[in-house]
Amino acid sequence: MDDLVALRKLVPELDEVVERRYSLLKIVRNEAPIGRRFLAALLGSSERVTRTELEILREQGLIVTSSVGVELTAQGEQVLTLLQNVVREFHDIEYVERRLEKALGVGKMIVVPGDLDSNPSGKRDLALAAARYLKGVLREGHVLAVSGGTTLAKVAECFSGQDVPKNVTVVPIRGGLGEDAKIHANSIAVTLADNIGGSYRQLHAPEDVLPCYLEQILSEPRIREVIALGRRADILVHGIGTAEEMARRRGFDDASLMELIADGAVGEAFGCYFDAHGNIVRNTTSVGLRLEDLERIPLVVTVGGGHSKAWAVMAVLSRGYCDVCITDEGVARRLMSLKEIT
Amino acid sequence: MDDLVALRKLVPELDEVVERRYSLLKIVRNEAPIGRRFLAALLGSSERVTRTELEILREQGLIVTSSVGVELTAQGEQVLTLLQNVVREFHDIEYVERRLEKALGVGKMIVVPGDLDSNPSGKRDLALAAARYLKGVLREGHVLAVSGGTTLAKVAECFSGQDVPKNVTVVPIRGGLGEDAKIHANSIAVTLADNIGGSYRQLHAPEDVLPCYLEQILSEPRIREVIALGRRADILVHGIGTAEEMARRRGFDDASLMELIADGAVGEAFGCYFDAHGNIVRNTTSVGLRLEDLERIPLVVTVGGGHSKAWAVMAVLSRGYCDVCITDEGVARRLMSLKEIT
DNA sequence: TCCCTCGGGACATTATATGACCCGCCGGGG
DNA sequence: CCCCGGCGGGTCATATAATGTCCCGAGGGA
Repeated sequence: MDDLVALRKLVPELDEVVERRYSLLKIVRNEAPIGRRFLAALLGSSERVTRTELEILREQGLIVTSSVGVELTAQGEQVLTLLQNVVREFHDIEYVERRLEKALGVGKMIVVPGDLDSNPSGKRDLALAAARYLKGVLREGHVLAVSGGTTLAKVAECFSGQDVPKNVTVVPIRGGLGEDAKIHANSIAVTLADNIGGSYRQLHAPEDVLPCYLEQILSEPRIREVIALGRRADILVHGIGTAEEMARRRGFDDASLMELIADGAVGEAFGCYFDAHGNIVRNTTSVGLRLEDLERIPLVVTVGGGHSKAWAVMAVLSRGYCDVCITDEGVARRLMSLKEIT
Repeated sequence: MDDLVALRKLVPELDEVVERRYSLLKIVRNEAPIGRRFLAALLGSSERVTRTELEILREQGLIVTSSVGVELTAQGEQVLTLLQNVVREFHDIEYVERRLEKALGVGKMIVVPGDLDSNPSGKRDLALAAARYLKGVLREGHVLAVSGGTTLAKVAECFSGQDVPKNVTVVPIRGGLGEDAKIHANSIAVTLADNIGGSYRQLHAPEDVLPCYLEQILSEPRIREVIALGRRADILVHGIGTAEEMARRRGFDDASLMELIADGAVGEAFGCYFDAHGNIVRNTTSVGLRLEDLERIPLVVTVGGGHSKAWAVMAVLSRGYCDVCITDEGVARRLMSLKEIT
């Protein structure tokens, strides 16, 4: 039993206060400058009580209010960073991590407080955690393979150039998908490589092609080469999606989507749709790394949060290819209950 | 900046809550079983608010209430122990220690949260701190010299037999004084030796004698021997008194007392009365160690708390004989302001 | 046995937090 | 340019929680 535990025993009402103010600060950090009324709506509490909290935090010098709204001070940023440890302890996250590692057979679970679905500001924390972890394992000359998705885009952003080994090559494992170019694996590779001062490759191909063209595309030397490089990556970091979200992004019509869901698809990764047991229920003919390629990669890191992705995470993890899973509390708690862990 | 600092920034109202409940628990520990009304009086707050606090703490399992009053649970004891670290941090005690070490030229300051004058329950904390420190420095075969006083008596009580080097000899440095035999150096030596499984000597003499008899008493072989042993002690731990309190204990009448005070006497130790600069303004012809004997003792530990003793502590410390000073926050804060430290 | 203090219940009263609505200000867009 | 929407901040009635006050039956010690 340590200091914080004793403190919580002495002041039980501390928990909810910390909860409220912590998420408030987190929202302020990510949405700044933000107005009081809007903030209240995001927090799900009334305007007046939000205001009281803001007054307290302003007196403490954690935030400043101006005519444009509320913003964090430098001290507020610092405090917020430190608070993550506190909240981890309040939520018993270490325990959750250890239990899930055992129950899911994953080498390492990293759980970030919060739930991306209920508070999207947490995406930055998740991304920071991923970036911090990756920085710890990257070595000089490594090949780092990356997937696409909003989460990975944020991870790439969060890499700072400090303390990063040189000569890292970042290689995308998928072609383009949908419209938003910023979340393609290609752009992510660029951003990440820039941020760590490494080099990158590009996979100039659509993500999903008609089967008849697949072979032709794969025979293209520059594409083959990039895919081959991805296969012998030292580290692979990939996102995770719910089946529904990814299907929509791929432009499924309602009928196909319903069929997919009916087949039990809950999660998606690498162009494969998984059911809750980790079985592949649908496969796309895609340009890029395949699931079976993961086996050869020494370190596979899965990143994703938001409780709606819990099934997806479980499906992907149960394939057994994932070495490190970085997720949020929303997912972790749901996994706990799915696995009937107390 | 660490976790607790961030937490306090986030929840500023935490300070007073911790303050209230911490001192409540401390009183409960030392006065248990204690009634709600009495407790309220000691805390200086109303009965009703005390009751609310008690209800919260009982729900947390830190205390139990029965028909005899309030008591700590085992968990409550544990939490209370851990809370001392928290309170130390809340009160910035490390900083105070470092500053006072420099300002007073003392090798080591150990400051315990609280003020013995306003809350006597803290005496146990002070004694525990002293006991813990002494246990850390005692070595096999050491001679440990002890003075008298209520504080030292508590220190002796607080020694547990665990992890204590053997063959320690405890020797009193003063004869008997006043009526209450439990706080004589002699009894303290006995208690302490018993608790650490060592041996003890006794100084069978009054503390204060008429000058004409002094030489005769000092020539008594068994007394000379004990005093000689005290002079070559490895460690000396002694208490500290206000001039007024000690004079009263020695039976001064009002006139003599006023004269003493008029001479600037503020503190007492070893039968000497000091003024605020550490000058000796009065000396008693006493049986036992003299001030000048301290110079030869490698480690002199001074123990005393309660803000009324601040002048006394400063006087004794300014003699330069003290290597380690164990005191409470009441003294420390007053010393800070006397020395104009911010 | 009596009596004193214990914890706990009850309730009017007060302090505090909240809801609701207002204002003047500022900046961006028409 | 001006207008308008969102901004922070003030105000005050009201809801909610904390507190003061008094009481009760129980249990332990003289």
